[in-house]
Amino acid sequence: MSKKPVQTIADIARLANVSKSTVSRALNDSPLIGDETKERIRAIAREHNFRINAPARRLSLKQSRTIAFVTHAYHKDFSVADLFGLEILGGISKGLYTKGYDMLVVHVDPRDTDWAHQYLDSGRADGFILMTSTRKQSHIKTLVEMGAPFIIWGIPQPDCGCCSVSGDNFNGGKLATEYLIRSGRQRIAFLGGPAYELEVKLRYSGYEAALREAGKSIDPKLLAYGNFSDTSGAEAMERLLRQAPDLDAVFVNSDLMAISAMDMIRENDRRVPEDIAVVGYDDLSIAEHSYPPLTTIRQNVPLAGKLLAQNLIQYLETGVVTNVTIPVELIKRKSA
Amino acid sequence: MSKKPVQTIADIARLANVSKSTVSRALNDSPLIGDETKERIRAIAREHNFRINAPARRLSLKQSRTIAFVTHAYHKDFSVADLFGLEILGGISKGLYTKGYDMLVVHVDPRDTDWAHQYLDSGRADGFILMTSTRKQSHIKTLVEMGAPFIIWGIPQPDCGCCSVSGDNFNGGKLATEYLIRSGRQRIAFLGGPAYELEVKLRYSGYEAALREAGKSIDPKLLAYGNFSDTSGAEAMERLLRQAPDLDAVFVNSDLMAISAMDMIRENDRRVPEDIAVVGYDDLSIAEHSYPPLTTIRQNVPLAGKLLAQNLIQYLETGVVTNVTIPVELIKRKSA
DNA sequence: ACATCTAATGCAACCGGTTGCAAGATCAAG
DNA sequence: CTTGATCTTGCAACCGGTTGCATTAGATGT
Repeated sequence: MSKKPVQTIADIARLANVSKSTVSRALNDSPLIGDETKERIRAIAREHNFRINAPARRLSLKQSRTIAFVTHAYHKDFSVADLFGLEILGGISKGLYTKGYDMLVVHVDPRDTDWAHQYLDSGRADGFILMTSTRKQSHIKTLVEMGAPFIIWGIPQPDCGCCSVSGDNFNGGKLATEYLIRSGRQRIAFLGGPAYELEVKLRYSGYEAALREAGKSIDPKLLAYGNFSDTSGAEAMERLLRQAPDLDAVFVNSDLMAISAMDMIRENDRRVPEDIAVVGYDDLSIAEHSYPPLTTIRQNVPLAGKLLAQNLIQYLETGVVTNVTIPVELIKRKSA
Repeated sequence: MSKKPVQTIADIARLANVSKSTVSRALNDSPLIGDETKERIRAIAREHNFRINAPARRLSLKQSRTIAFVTHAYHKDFSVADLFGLEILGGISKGLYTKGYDMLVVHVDPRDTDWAHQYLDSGRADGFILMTSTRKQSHIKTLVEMGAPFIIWGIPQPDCGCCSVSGDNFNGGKLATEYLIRSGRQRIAFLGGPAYELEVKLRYSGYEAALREAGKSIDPKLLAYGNFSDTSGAEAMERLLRQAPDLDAVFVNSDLMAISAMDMIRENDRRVPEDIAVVGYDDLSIAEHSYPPLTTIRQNVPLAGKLLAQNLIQYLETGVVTNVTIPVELIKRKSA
């Protein structure tokens, strides 16, 4: 009922008959402070539910304990293409929260070259998390050059010396293909993202490995590439259907492309999965709502988010560079 | 090539042969400073691309110029149910950015009663943006009581005295229904969200008005309600199909429920749109990827986000409470 | 020429924390 | 009973901005 004049550590110091420094140390669990004093101070703080002033703390510590999640959707708005990035936000935010970090989300103009300074120099963020769509090679180069702390989702250039978390693309490709083989499919096509991307290459290797292990050969007619967009998925599917009319299954590199591919398959009067089985990639939330519900490769998105957060913080605090790969699993639904 | 010892306004002051205060004022465009001095100082700052220190500024100003986007997905992860909230993020972030505000995204435990103090008292955020899923009545009450500045997406309680931005639910319902009537449908069902929600009531009013204007009467057999989840959409659709086997169209209160409803319709051996036309609501990015692509009511999401941002800031700075309604449009695709 | 006013600038305190260093207290050893 | 080591605590400076008030200089009025 009374006012709460207990907003600063000085207030608490007064109440506890000690100095500001002692309070600060007690709250930060410094070994310099005696145990009973420490507990007494903490009790008082708790009682008046004192919240430390973040800006002040950040000012003296010279770190913001905030990391920025970077997206490029500054001109276009968020679209389904960013869905994966959006879905990972949950895990990231949770991971940061448990480490006591705040999460900023920032939209940067892809042509802007020094957005990073904007946040770093002003002390608004300590580091960045970049998703695939943001990960233009030039950007990464700039960031490394300026010594900005960041972590990426996906496979980094071999020598880039930066942190990363990525899915197990090889096994993803292998799992999908093996499943199709096991379910009796004979002519399995590969519908990839851009052929030059490492992720895509690895998924292809998995596809190839599964086929080889099953004693099957690779038919170039069964290969097509898109750019992860829905329309490119439909186009690539159309090409496949022309090149190899006898195909009876297709492993598609993203859910979005897979859904468009299924539409295209139907337009060509083939049924999914009876005539052609389809396996997607990512297990976006739309996958279970597609028609038919999509069998797909799930990346453990919550885990990915958590690791992105944790490993970036680890890097900030200790300088340790980590590159981790997270496991992948096959989610069976109706499309294959 | 040389070091940049120009990180603080003191550095600039030295370079310009003036005092800190002058620099501060010049950068803030204070009328106290002479024009040439002001320009000279700014030139120097620009030249050394000086970035003001945010924590320091926030400390002395006692405001963070940061707003928190609140979500409840702290335990569960983001799911398709939050899609709308995610899609609106883009607009919000853009709106905040142009006003010079940062956007924090925070996940709060729905049972936590004083998460707001956590951010307000510590100076980490100046206000909050709440989406539908977060807008439990009890929460809002707590927030008003503690005098926390916030804005909600959706329709507020009449007397709540808080800012809001919402879609034009009445016209949404009317537009959808009118379109179905115009395209010759005779028995148009209404599949709503929870009947007690204001949004749902308004959409129903729109549905009713369109019907009445067309000289048609309301048949209670054509009404069913769900809770916005996909399964509830399927269930409600099943009920409708039983109650009114002759229905030939349905206006569904959300895209997610609409997609499940379409599945249910097919399971009952009816075709969409030939036998039953379906109109959804929201125009989530998944709507155009559904089968068949969903005809739906689009809320102007980017605009909504922008207004959420702007109006909250306006409230923070001037105390003006705004409640705005944004227009809505019908997006024609294949399902109706 | 002198008092007065105004516009431009500087001084110094303050925002709320952290931390190096000095100082007081306690205690065992010499 | 000193002396030095060990623990606790306080003082005061500092982090990098903002702002009330004093100060200075130039312009205006009589």
